[in-house]
Amino acid sequence: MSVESNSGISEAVIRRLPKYHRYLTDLELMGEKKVSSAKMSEDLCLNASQIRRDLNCFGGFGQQGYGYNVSKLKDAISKILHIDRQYNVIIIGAGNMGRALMRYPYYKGMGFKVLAAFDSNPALIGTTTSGCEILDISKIEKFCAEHEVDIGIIATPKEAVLDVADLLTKLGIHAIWNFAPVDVYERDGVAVENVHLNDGLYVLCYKMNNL
Amino acid sequence: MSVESNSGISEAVIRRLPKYHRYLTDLELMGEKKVSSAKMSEDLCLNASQIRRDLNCFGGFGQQGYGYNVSKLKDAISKILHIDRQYNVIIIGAGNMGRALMRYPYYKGMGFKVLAAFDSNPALIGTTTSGCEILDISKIEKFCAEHEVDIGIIATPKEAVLDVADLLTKLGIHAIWNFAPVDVYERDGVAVENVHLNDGLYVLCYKMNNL
DNA sequence: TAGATTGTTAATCGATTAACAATC
DNA sequence: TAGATTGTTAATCGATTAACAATC
Repeated sequence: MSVESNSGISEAVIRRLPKYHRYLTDLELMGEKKVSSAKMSEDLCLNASQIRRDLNCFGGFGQQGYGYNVSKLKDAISKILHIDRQYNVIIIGAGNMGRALMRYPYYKGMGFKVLAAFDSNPALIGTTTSGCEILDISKIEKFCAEHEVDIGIIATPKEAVLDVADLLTKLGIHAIWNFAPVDVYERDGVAVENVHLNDGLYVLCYKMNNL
Repeated sequence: MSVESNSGISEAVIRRLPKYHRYLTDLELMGEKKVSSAKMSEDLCLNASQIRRDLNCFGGFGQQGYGYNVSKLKDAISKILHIDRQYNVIIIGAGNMGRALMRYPYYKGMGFKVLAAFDSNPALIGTTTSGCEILDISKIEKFCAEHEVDIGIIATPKEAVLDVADLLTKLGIHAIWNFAPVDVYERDGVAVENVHLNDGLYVLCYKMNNL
C-alpha cells in the first residue's frame, strides 16, 4: 500500500493477477471456452472464494450458473494490469545480468521492447546483444529525450543503484525494475519492483532444511 | 504454510530474513558494531515492533538498553536460513536463462557451487560457461548418483518442467529453484521456490499506471 | 540510578475463508 | 423449473502495530 496508490486494491490481490493471466492463457491455448472458480481453485491451489473475490474487485466478469469466459477474463485481466499495450524498456548495466535481460525471451509476444542498454565499460560499449546495442551511459540523457522510455531495468553493481535510480527519475522514466541486491524505494511518480533472486534462494535453503 | 512444515514460523517472517541479512552484511562491512530495531526500522522501512518480533521468533538475540550486535545477529540469521554451509547446484536447461544462471555472480562468496548444467541440445552439449560444463541430459542420473546434489535449478521451456521436476524428485534432490513460467508445487520432501520474473514485470505495469 | 532498548502481551488491522442469497 | 455457479456478506484467521513491563 504505497502512499500514492489511489486504487483501493490490496497488493496481495494484484500479485495474484499475473498467475490468473498465465493460467487463462494456457486454457485458451488448449481451446477451453469457460472455467469456473472451482476449477481454477483446483488447478491453481487457491481458495475458490478468494478467486471470486479477487476478480470481483474489478467488476463482475462471471456469469452465475455458468462460470467465466476464458478469453474475456484473460483480456479483462490484461487491461487491469495494463499489459495490453507496448512498453519501451532500457537496461542500465550490461554485465551478466544486464545482457541476460537483453536476451530474456519472455518479453517476446508481450509488449516489451528493449530499445538499448547502457554501460560505462568501454569493452562493452558499441557491442550488440540480441539485436540491441550497448551505449555509453553518458548518452542516456539524450537517448531518453529522443525516445519515450517507460521502464528502466537496473542491473548495475549495487554501489551505483541509488545514483541510477535518481537519474532515471530525473529523466522522467515511469517505472524501475531493479535486479541489484539493494532495495530501491518508491519515489515521486516512479513505480518500483525489486527482484532479489538471492533472497529467494535463501528462503529455499530455509525451506529445504525445515520440511 | 506447507503441509509438511514443522516450524511454527510464518512464511512472511522467513521472507524478511534475507533482507535483514543483506542489511547486516552491509553494516558489518561499514564497521558498525551495534544496531537498534529503531535504526533498522528507519533504514529498511519496516516497523520496529515487527523487526523485534521477527527476530524473537528464533530467540533473544538482543540486549535490552543496547540493541543487537551486528555480527552476532548476522551469523544467527545465517544459521536460521541454513546459508552457513555449501550447497551443490545443477542447472537443467542451458538456454539463455540457464546460461545466465551459470554465470550469476551472487553465488560467489556464498556457498553455492554450480557443478554442471544439463541440456538436450547437441549444439550446447560439451560446451563450457563460467568454467562449468553443459552435459547431455541423459547423463543426469549417473551424475546425481556420483555427486551429492542439493539444489536443482529448472530453466527449461515450460513444457518440460513437470517431467524435470519429477526426475529431480526421483533423483533425491532436496530443493527446486524453478525459473520457468509454470508453477511447481511442493512435493514429497522437496522444497520449491518459483521465480516468475514476468509476474513481477506485470505488477510493475499495474503500479506505474496506478500511482 | 537513569536512560535506552529489548522482549512480549494486548489491540488493531487486513486478508482469507465459509456461507448463502442472487441469478443465469 | 432445477442445477450450477457467481457475487457478496459475515465469520475466521493471521499478521501487523502499539504499548509497556522487564532489564541491561
